[in-house]
Amino acid sequence: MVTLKDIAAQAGVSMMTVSRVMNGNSGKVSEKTADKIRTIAKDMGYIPNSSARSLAARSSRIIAVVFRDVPDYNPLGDPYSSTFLGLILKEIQKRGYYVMVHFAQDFSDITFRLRSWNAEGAIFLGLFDEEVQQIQDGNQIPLVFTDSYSQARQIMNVGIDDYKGGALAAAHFLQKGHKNLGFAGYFTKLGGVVSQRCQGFFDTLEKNGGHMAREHVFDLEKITMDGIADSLLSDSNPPSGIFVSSDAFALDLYGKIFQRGLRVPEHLSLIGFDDFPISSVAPFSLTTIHQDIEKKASETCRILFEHIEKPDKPSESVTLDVRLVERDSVSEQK
Amino acid sequence: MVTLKDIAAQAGVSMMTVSRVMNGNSGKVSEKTADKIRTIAKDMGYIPNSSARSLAARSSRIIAVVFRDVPDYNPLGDPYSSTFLGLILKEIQKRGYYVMVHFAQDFSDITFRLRSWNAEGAIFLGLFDEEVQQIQDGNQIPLVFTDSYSQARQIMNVGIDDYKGGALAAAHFLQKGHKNLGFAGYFTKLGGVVSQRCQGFFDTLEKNGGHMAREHVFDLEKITMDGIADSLLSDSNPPSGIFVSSDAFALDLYGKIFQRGLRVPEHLSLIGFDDFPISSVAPFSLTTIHQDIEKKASETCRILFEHIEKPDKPSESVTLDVRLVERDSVSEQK
DNA sequence: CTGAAAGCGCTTACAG
DNA sequence: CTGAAAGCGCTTACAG
Repeated sequence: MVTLKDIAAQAGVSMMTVSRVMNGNSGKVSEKTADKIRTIAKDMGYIPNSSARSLAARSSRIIAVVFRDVPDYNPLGDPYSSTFLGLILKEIQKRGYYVMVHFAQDFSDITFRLRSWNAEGAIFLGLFDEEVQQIQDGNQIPLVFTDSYSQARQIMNVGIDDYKGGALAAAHFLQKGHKNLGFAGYFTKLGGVVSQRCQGFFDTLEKNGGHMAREHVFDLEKITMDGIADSLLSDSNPPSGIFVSSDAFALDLYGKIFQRGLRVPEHLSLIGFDDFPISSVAPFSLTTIHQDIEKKASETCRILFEHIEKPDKPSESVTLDVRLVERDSVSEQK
Repeated sequence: MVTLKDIAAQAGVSMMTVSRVMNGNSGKVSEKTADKIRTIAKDMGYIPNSSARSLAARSSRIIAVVFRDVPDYNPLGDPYSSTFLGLILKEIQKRGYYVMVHFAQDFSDITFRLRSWNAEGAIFLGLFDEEVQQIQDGNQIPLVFTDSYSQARQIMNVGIDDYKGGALAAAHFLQKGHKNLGFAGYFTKLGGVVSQRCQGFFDTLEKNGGHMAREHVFDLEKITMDGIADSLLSDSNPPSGIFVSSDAFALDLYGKIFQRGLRVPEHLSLIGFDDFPISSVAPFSLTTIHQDIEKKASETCRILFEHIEKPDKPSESVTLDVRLVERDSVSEQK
């Protein structure tokens, strides 16, 4: 293993001079010496030891990306999460930082992982709402959450206007003549993204002459997709349209009702959420709420790195807009 | 920040004793002292410094997961890669190791990333075939490749029987009475997984009375899915069935021909590859070649860690079996 | 523009 | 069962 010391010996200078050149502070080193050192380093195949650097400089260049670890669940099986991870990974690397990915259980697990590696910043995906305050108090590095509705002071969050997404879906259904609607989603917690989407949907319906019966709000934590499809079939007054909390779930529901002989949008209209590539593939052609995942990723990284560079910057959150993309999964009702 | 030294001072022992207890070598420390130290460490909120540990012990507990970095392409946008990453991440964490994810350009980039962090092992996803030998020569740690067809000596690889997958697809088409077939896939390189699948398909057809015209082997690097769908429409002797190199592509093709008024399997039969959840969702119900991604992930980790524990173990590769899952995307021809 | 000294927080290797 | 010494490869902070 080639070290600074080896190069220094070869070049006939001190370790410090080599260190300066390797770190690009060559303004303080004569160009001639710097060139010589760079050549030697290259010839010898020098690779800096990040652990040593991290220990001495207290700067690791590591960004932690933290997912909520749920037993028997693959956080990266969800296309939204994995696409987002890929986008931020690229961005973080581009800035010369390294990414450690953690599936973390709880506050103390998170803190251990961040501190043990001296992470310079962290991005959180998934539900950490209850622990946000604790996580922030225990870790004095820039922390950016995504899609959180935590009320913690000073939280930095990048999210979208979930409530508006629901409202747009409702408005679209109403405009197409639908009055009796339903909602399906995985209500991981009250006040999270799913309940925001549902609330925006519900409020807009109520205000504009539509309605959604209590029994048509399906919580996927309590009922399976098959269960929903079955209940729709035996319903004496079934909704003519359902707003589903993600494209993935909407596609799943699409399949379940298809199997039972019902067609979209002839028998049931559907609106999804996310606007993932698969949702536009025929025969689905799903009308959905579009969110800009690339913008979300770039904003997340922007905020993170701005705060790494200027730790005193006041905390910042951003809420991205959403829009409805009309395709063919909502029928025209008379 | 609490260090070993702080705890040692509190406990009235030396750093070494604390170090031993913290590393679980308490067999060599009296149980009484060990207990006392553990209590103090917990009270003070001690978190070991991984950089210092890595530097002193030359053991980082870091596993590098390396993807091929392609401009304007999100390696995690592909459901296969992201699911696999999630699976190995879980497994690696379970073993007490940490994961750094790298999007790497080439040999020197890879070597830099592995060595700089003193990774104890690495898993490669994506195409590194040409550089496998170089990567292995330059990095004396256990390296496990996936889906590689590199001929490098001593390579450790976990893959599936791609050739057989193609053969199974061909046999199924033939059994259903199809004679004139086609293939679509992204031929990233000659001799890679896609050409193996194609070759197995082709060979089996030829030997059993089927055939595949040269112009019905579609390389997605040269033609778009829309292009394929168009060419099928204007074809005077179109294939009655197409074997597609992945479910994702098969679904895409399904959509394109659907838009043009053709139906699966009435007008065109389709067989995919992977058996991803979405492919079983109605109305797709795609007949496909199943591969066991969970087994692939667990075998990859098993081999990696066995070689981390016993560096002298001879290199090992595994090839997993595949099977055809019949659903509804292949018609019965008379 | 350059360098000698001290130290980051831990472990190895030895001694008792 | 326990500890003092040296060192991992780098940077900080100072001196010149």
